[in-house]
Amino acid sequence: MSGTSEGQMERGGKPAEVRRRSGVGPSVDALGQDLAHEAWALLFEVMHAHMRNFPALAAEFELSPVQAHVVRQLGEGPLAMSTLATYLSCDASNVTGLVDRMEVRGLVERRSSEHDRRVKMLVLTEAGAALRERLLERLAEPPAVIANMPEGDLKSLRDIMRRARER
Amino acid sequence: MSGTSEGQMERGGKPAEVRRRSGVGPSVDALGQDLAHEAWALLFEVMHAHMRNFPALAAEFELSPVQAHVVRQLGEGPLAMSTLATYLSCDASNVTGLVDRMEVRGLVERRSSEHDRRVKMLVLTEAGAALRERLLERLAEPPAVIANMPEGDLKSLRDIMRRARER
DNA sequence: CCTAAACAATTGACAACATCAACCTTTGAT
DNA sequence: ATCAAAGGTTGATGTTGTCAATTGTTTAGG
Repeated sequence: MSGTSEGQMERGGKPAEVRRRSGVGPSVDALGQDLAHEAWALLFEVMHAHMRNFPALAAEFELSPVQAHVVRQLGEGPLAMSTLATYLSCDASNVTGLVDRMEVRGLVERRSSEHDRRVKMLVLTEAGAALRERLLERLAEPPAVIANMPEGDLKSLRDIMRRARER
Repeated sequence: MSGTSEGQMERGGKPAEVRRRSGVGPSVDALGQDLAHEAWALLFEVMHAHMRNFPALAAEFELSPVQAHVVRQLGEGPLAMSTLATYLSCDASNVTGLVDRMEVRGLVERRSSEHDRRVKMLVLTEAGAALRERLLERLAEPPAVIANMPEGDLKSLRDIMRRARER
């Protein structure tokens, strides 16, 4: 959509995290970037297969990928359609049809908000909640790459990711 | 923004079920499983957050997500349509239209195989290869979660993933 | 109070993506 | 030579996505 040339400005410039050691050869910035690049490339490579497997996983529950995502998100409680659209980063008009189909299948329910009658809140039906339970269980199963990791690696990985999410 | 009051409840509470181990009981197996589950859950979350904006990333190059994936896969050399279908885990008939559109845009070329005239090999055009170059560069940019990691975490992550890949 | 702007959801038109079934050509085996 | 199997295309159909326009409901201003 927007220009084809400015894509990397924001991302690349952001880590103003200047880890400034005393001048040792090449800028530590560049070194840190290389490190991040390599770690990211590896992570991407290792996880790629499993991410692409998601459609098939959703299909185990006769859900499309997006529907699975909705079921997953909808567990906490009622969500407005527009909020869901934001979560899915898609147009609101898209959510209408999406929810239509899921409603037909008895997974979710539209419920008018009392405070604001423009808003329709989405809730999982009982069947939807049951499905969600099974889905989450299935999603929680770590793939072989993870399951086969030595305990030390698992601990480190967990801690690293915990820290990362709090940032 | 969202009319409701919830949305952030779950994020902190997810690993709650994992926590119950304090004393003697659980075998190392069970502990390892819980650990793997938690590490996987965290990793899954991070990767999914990244996958969510893959469409937007592809759009920076005026590519659909699938097209971006094709451009990426097609770098190594000529690929038969059926092979591509396998890579994409989709039906062969789907690839026809996909490639049609990309061919119209001058990104790829169908080339008949000499050994087997049923087969059509796909190659990137020069423009396609150039686009791929830029795309790969963009894909290599680590997302904020990675870019903001302290150097120690990055090193550990890199090493863990290196080991994982070799398994 | 009344009107205008803003917002939530829907509708309709349209494109990409996905599947299935049917088809044509080519290949390879019998 | 025949026939089954494989590679690719076509056609029908459904889901997902966008955008533009519409309906109904707040909310703000005059």
